[in-house]
Amino acid sequence: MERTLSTQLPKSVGKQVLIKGWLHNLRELGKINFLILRDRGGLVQVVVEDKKEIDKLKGAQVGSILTVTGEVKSTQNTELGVEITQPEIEVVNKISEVSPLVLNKEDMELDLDTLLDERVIALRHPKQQAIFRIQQGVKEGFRKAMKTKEFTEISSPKLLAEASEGGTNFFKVPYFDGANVFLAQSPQFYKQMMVGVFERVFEIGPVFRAEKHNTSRHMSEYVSLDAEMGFIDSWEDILDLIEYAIKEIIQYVWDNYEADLRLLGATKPLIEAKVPRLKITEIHDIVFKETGKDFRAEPDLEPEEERFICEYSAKEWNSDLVLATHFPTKKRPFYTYPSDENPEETYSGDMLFRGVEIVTGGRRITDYTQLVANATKWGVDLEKIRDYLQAFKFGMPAEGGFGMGLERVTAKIIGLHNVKEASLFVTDLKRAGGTKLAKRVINGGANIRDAIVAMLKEREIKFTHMEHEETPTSEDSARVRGAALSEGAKALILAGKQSGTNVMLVVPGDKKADFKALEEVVGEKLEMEKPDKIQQKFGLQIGGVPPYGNLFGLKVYMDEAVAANKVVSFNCGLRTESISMSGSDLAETTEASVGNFSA
RNA sequence: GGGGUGGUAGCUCAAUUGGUUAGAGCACUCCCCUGUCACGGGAGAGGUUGCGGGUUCGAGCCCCGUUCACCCCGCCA
Repeated sequence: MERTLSTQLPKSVGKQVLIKGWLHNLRELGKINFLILRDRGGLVQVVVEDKKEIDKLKGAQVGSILTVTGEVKSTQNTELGVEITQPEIEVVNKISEVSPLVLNKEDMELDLDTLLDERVIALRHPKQQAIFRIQQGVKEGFRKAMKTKEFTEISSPKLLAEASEGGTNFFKVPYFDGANVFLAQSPQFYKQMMVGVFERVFEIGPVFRAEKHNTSRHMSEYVSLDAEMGFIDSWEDILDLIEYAIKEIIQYVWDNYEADLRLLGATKPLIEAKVPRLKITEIHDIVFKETGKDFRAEPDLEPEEERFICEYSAKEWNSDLVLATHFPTKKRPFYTYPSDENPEETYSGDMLFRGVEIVTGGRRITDYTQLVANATKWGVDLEKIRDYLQAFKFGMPAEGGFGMGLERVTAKIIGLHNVKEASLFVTDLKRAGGTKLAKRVINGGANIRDAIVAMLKEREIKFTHMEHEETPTSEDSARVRGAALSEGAKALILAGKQSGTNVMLVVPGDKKADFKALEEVVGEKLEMEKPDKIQQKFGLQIGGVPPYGNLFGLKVYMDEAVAANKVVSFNCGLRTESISMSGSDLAETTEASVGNFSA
């Protein structure tokens, strides 16, 4: 018999059917029992009266895979309007282990951390599924809106040779030896370039942001709904487009995902024919007038103001949407079009929805000369954005566009408290691809020494380990080891001046570190990390720092002279103990990038 | 990076002023139950109170350290 999906059962009343799915719940009343089976369409009730059949389910926990054949009977008792009777049950995959989460109650009531730790299981709960069907609807609605306006869908690259716009930080991909490759933090440049090809383009794709924010509305990876449009008459065409897109999305979701919205208790957003549009300065004024809180000196909106103006708008203008416009020039990237009336302001707008920014957009500078001048003023290396500039050099119409955060829109439509609930598998400061990041940072000199010795033994690498008097400097070490200064390996912990990221540089004892050479590789200015920070972060004292930064989370760069040495010696975490081994083994086991880093 | 709150059973939470055997609901096991739908009733199992120190006759509770989480801020979509 062919499988029938739960949703198709109302069409098969009176017939024998075969259904397949997961055991979702079992309510045993004695002589009559109700088995709830879950398939991709939803839940089906199976009425089990035969004791032989119910006994087959002994020891089968929620999640067991079942096939059931039986007769479809119409009933008032289920939402579906039908149920299966006279069943014959087969347990295809019996699951004996009890689910860590309770999936068959109305709500799970979990801590966010538990929800994300047990994500794979949690997603089986009907309400969790509903979130992601609605999210599908957001994407469908966006795509439909863009198609209606004759936009072409593109897929821009996510591994980029250079940073696409300043501001936010990029994830660097170390794979490409020496070359700077980053994960895309936005399709910005690509969608603009494609305006020179298709006039109107949009994209639904992931973006990556290496920002150290830890809030309920940020993630390191999220899905961006992007659009860019050429031949605009005015920058307000962009605001109109943003408004059109979000309204279409909301309408589409409410037209097609009503059951899911109802399950989650989502309330339809208040939407007026025209979304209120307010300049940043006007919002500051309203906030000041209404609350007495004075943010008028602030160039940007405070999250508190975003929340307030949305509440105010809902009350006063019956709109959950507010467009905040005219962000200050200095807060926006170099390609943002400055206002003709006031060059301190830009033709840009953010869509605020229920207290959170969900869209940023605006008009772009399209005049080649002006764009080059602005990029220069912002300190952007023109060579690195050559392709981008070519698109303007050879003809770009007046254009603009926007980016919208998928998870934020989903969360706000439903009323979720945290965007992470609207992401299948979260990547943020604490997890990657949903998996919690284990902090395997080894702390303290003795622990680090133990880790080094254990690792060398495990890999059967030849080394000698000696104890000696305390040697805070390379000279002291060379003297007690009775070896040349050049044999010593100095391990320095450096910090990026912008990012604060620590890296390790290993140079010979008789040479000086060449910061400039390393700065070129890592792409930012470096300084020596402060001794108290080193103590605090790694539990190490200056002079005791071993070259094994990889064991405590640091990328290691090694001067070629160290790697070439037949024998290198270093203090292995403590000032009173040294290890000697070959330079090539050291380079290999520290997973170091070797180069000319000494002078 | 800064501020706040918290960590007790698989999950969500109690536990009076520091007091003797750390409780409840859900989940789990067994028994009863013919229309449940968050089924109901009965019985049971389940704990190194995040970790390490300290104060005390006595610590889930007080102190110090540490770690993890959540919320808010900075930044942003």
